[in-house]
Amino acid sequence: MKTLTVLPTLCCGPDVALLSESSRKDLAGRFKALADPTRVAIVNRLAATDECCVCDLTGAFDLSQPTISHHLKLLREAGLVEASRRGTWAYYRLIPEAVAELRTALGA
Amino acid sequence: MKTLTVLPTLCCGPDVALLSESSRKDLAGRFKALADPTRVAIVNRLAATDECCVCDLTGAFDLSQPTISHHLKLLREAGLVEASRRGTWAYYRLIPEAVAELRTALGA
DNA sequence: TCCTTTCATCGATGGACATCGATGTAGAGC
DNA sequence: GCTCTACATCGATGTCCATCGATGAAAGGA
Repeated sequence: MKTLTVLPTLCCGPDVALLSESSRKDLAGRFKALADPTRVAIVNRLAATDECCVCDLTGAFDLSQPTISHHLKLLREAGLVEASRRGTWAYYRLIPEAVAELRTALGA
Repeated sequence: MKTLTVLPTLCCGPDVALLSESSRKDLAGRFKALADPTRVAIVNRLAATDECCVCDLTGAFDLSQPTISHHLKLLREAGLVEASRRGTWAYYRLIPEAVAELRTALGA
């Protein structure tokens, strides 16, 4: 959905530049994708299991299936996660580069 | 407000553990503090100028003074920023350790 | 073909949030 | 004392969001 452009450094370095308005919106949007305990847990789980289907997540989080699907959509739109359908199942993976960019934005 | 406990690693390493519910809430709360373009810009500005008073921020962001004060309060409660009053002015500084913890939570 | 399973989408609802004007508070100066 | 300035807080408002039940779409099996 969104292209994974390289984000400028945010803070903590000696060479911090002021962000443009689009960069601020972009960064805030990505952080917003992680601003929910359920989505943090999903990302955490995907990082631990490398790949899993939606039914595993719905079983793990004590939330309804539409709610999990909603959170996965937000993570997809933020570019943090990607899905691949194989048959009836949808498998989700974490996109490590996107997380690394977010980490870079938090300082070198 | 919140103590800056060391957060476990979130992702991208080979040794990722599943987060507890409190850790997920804590992490999501900190990310929520950065889930707004204005707050990202404030953190960015504080990282660049090391310290500045509220009047500088109200002048820079085309928002009302109560709104800026509101965002600063949220950043304070998230432990990302701290304030010190000297006379009539309130000076805000970034807390680099808090940002570093967030970066650590995003991977090693 | 029909049924079941998996997942996404829709519509509604309750709660959270960003923003503002108005007001309160506290220091500095007259 | 009074006034001005710098911030914080309050109350209201409009919008966004997390959650759910109901429904739709697509694949597999009998």
